[in-house]
Amino acid sequence: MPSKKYHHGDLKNALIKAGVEILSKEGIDGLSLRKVAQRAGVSHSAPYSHFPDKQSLIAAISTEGFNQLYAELDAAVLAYPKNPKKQLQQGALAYLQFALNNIDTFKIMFSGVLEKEKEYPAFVEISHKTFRRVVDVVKACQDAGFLRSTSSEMMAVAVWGQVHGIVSLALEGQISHSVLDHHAIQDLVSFAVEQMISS
Amino acid sequence: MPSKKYHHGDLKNALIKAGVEILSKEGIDGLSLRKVAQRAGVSHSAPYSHFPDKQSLIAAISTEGFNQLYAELDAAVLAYPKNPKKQLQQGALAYLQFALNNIDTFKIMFSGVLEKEKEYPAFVEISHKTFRRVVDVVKACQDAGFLRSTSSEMMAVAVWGQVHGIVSLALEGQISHSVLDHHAIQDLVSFAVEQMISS
DNA sequence: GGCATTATCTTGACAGTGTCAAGATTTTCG
DNA sequence: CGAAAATCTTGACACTGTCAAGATAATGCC
Repeated sequence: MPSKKYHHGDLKNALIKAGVEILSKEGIDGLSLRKVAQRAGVSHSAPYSHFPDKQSLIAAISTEGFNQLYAELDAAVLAYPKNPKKQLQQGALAYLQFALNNIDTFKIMFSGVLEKEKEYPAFVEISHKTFRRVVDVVKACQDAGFLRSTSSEMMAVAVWGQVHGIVSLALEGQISHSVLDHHAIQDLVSFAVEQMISS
Repeated sequence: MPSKKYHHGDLKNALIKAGVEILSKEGIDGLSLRKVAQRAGVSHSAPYSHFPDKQSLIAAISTEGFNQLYAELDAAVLAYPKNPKKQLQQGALAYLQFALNNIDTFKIMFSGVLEKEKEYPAFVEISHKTFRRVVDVVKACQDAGFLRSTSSEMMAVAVWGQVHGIVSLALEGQISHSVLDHHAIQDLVSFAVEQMISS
């Protein structure tokens, strides 16, 4: 039960929410503990009652983001219960859409939360859960003959990497104008996925 | 001619070098303008004679990194002048190797240098040059029948995205242990590339 | 219900940061 | 040689993450 009723009510979640808001309004560079605290209406070091350091708050924001990503991914897949090919296609587009709708949250999710510390088990868990969801879809595609029947896990890494790579490059502005003038990012992602399933 | 002989000699490049060293020894979080200045043996705001702000130094470091990446990529491709398939395979592995050998430089290269400012034309140039190199290899593969003959540029985005995605996920620790226990990262990249060329 | 314990929050401080202004020093060049 | 420009230093400012000490409120035990 993480909600009580002392001074603030539910400061921990309020801080996460404030962090997400700052992230979407001012970007990663605008995210400071003190601003988060101010936006939540508490003093500058109140967050230390709930997070040992800034990295820990970032981990919590990232975990929240991953939960949302998983939910949207799952919804996209569940929309086509008997069509693995569509699951893969729409899952990839959902991944892209989440990134576009939550640019800086997406970036911070993949900005070194996992790197050193095993301190964030909730993050590790949702990350693994997401990967396993990809494996499931890949397996369904393999059973249906849309993907080669080699190691599902390797194939899942390839699929996730393919989508993640294009999305990341796009967010970084690395996709050349000579390409973007002719194709929307959605087209690039869809093309790459199509490339994978038409073996 | 960027080298003169006033106070320091060639401070601009010395700062870039100092930045790369700090990056490889202390990581991204350890990179501060003041530490870079100190390591170069100048006062804390000497860098402002050569870079308008920190982001500009990061852009210079990133540009340097991209130049090196291009060189290694090009060398890997040139090693197999008449074998497009090998060019693609070895190019992908060279990309991975560069990332592993220069982890934080690689990360900073793809950490928002291009995002807003068109202030860094040298960075944009080497970035585009690299992409065009990928397009060339893709074209050669298409001519040789190893890749589908649709838009070379879209295909190049797919190829780059595929390799970049797996490498990025690996650097972030996002590749599940259940996969890494059985396969080296090199295997994952090679598998994904193999997947693309065996149409 | 009262009270000690604990959780939560505030205040104040510290070192480190990016950045700017003013000035000193050196190089360059007419 | 001397003026102008480039380069570097010193000092300052606001902002940051973090910690220590204390205030305040909620919890649970008697």
